[in-house]
Amino acid sequence: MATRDEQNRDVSLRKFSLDIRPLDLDLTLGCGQTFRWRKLPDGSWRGPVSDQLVTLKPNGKTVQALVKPGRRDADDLVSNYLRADDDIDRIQRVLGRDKILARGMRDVRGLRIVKMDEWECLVSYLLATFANIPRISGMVETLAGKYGKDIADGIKTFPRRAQLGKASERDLVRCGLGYRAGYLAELRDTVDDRRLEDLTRMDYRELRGELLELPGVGEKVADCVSLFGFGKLEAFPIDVWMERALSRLYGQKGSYRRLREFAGERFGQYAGYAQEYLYYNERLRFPRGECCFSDKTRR
DNA sequence: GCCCAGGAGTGTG
DNA sequence: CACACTCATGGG
Repeated sequence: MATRDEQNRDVSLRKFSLDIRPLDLDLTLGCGQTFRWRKLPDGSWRGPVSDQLVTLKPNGKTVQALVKPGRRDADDLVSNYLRADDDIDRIQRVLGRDKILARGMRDVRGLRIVKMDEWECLVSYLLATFANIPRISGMVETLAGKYGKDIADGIKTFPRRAQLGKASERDLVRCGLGYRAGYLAELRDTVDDRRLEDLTRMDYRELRGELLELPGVGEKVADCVSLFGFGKLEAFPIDVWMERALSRLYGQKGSYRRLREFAGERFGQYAGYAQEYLYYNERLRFPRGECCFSDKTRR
């Protein structure tokens, strides 16, 4: 029987150091922006990046990465995923002009926005509607388990559009997707790879408009996909937690449009980072309820 | 059992 | 524009 840290002992794995600073794996991979990473008992994190299973382990001020050998660009793959080029000092300097934000920001300098695969991000946040994070995680894993390709140690890739093509809507309902199954089936039949490719060349404003045309994609999902899938740092997704944070800290209430315009003016080009800081802080205030970030190892 | 969730779609005032 | 209602379900 394979133990779950078997990969860590496998001498055939390639090991390299990632010098991305600041970087806090617990904050970045456990804060709810991405759904497939798991924290292992030894404190490292394991998850799939594209078709590559990656294990990341804090090592002093850097991070040690373990991957299967053979893929020479794994370093770039992971660096891109963790947005190594984001200048956190600059981002926090700009956002820190907001004194309300500045207060809690310093404690989470290692929280980085991730750059997910566009398709995986789009589907994940389509499923995320009206569900909590553990459940989103469960739906994504069920989909991967049924329709993804095996990578290693029972971990599967996130299924591409063509792989989901084998599933009927009824099959998708059986994955526990509920009413989301219909949206996913429709999305799968609407968005092909060329369309996704086109979207990568658009600016945020145009991209957002195009995403809103997709079935099951409203303003919140469009902003999450813009931010975490297409790397548009000016996007500012607003869910129930963000409504609470904006109300509590800034006295701002109202429609999505109104709140988004407030955030755009207040936080500008790095609104996405501001959103993650506020989101993290707001959820931290309510430790009861769903799993809380880093210290829970599921499954 | 009860409550809530990284909402969207549709209809109405 | 703004609301109100419905949608289906698992995890806390």
